[in-house]
Amino acid sequence: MLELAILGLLMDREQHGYEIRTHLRDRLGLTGSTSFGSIYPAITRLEREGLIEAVAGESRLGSFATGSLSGERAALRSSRASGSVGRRGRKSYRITEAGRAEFALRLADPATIEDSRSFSLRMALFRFLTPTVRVSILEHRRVNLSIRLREIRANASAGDLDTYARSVMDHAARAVELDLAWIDDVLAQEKSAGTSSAHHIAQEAN
Amino acid sequence: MLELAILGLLMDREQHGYEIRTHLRDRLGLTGSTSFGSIYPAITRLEREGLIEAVAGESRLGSFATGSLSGERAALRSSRASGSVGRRGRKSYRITEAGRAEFALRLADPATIEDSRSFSLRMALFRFLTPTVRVSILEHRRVNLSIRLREIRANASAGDLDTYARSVMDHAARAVELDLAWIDDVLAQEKSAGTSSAHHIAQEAN
DNA sequence: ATTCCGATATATCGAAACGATATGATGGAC
DNA sequence: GTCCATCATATCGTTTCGATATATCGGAAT
Repeated sequence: MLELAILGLLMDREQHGYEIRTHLRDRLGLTGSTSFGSIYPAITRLEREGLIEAVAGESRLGSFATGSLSGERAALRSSRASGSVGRRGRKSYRITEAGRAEFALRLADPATIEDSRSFSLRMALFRFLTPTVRVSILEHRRVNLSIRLREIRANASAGDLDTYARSVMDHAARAVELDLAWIDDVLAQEKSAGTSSAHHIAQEAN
Repeated sequence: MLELAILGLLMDREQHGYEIRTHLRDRLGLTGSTSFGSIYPAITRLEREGLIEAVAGESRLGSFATGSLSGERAALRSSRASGSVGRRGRKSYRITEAGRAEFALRLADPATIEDSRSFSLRMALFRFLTPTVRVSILEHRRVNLSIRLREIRANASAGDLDTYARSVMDHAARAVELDLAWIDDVLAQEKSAGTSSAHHIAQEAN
């Protein structure tokens, strides 16, 4: 799941580990900022599989081998105003062609969209999917949530729970209801866009 | 975290692994049913630490019903050694005195109530805590959620996100708002109960 | 009646993710 | 001029996940 997220992030631009961490939280909505103990191993795996590659250059801390960095240093110093991070031992990574192919494959794979995290991730990457696949994922998720909601409600009412445990279950139900409302909202937008525009239909025909 | 949940479940009655799994979901609100690959190792750890103990008891499974616990283990050992998996019976677990003490310690420990899962778990086990600790946990959580909400809103508005990514962030914000409303609700109940009843105050005075 | 299936039940294994910790650079505050 | 927060990478032991294997039980379909 993390690998998919990282690939998705690198689809836009090359990034380094630290940057990926914040983007995971701020752009893909992965709650509670994923730890470096997950990120760096995931990057290593992806690199080993040839799905991403390290971008050569600007290594001052991480590698003690290079000597040719004076030009880079000056360039980075002057470009600080654009919001780019300073010249540290950063290693940036870029997605490869194989990585792009693999990303498309994994993103559309309906295997594990059960849990809330991986669904949210896919939703954040929806622009890389065709309208049909989007709708299919949304409807699949909708069914899952409906079932889950019924289960929670059954247990919350029938159970011999104390006040607090019941409160937790009630809140869980409300959270699922919020998710359902969200899905329905996106689904409605998706369908209105699909019928009102020939562009999407053309996109679908490839 | 799982260990705390299991201890909490066993505070009420002795249970076996499969039962724990469903209770985790239906009584403690742990979403997406925790896998056996987590539960059984956790049980083993707790048993090794002397916090829980296996109860020699009735096995539902067929001809095995009369076997003692040690007999069960011997049977399992020998059949495993001979290359096939032996009969399995139900093994119930009971919390020990040491387990009860450890449970109280871990439950009140404010170390990691950052994430949503462990907070929900603690809330479901609130009846084992004093009103003061309850309020303290709620307020701590409230602060965390407020900060998180501000971060999400900042990123959702300032970001160069596409429609879908923004939708994810907006939904994340609404989810946090729902959490906050929940906390406030419980907090209000907690406080009104604390002022209107001498019973709770007396409980606190030990 | 028998067969087949879904739920109950325990267990293990490799892989993935977490959480803590170490280390050092950089930039700004005081 | 030192001190601290943030930026940045890395590793380590532990926990959790996900898939898979095995076997029993009760009920429904054939």
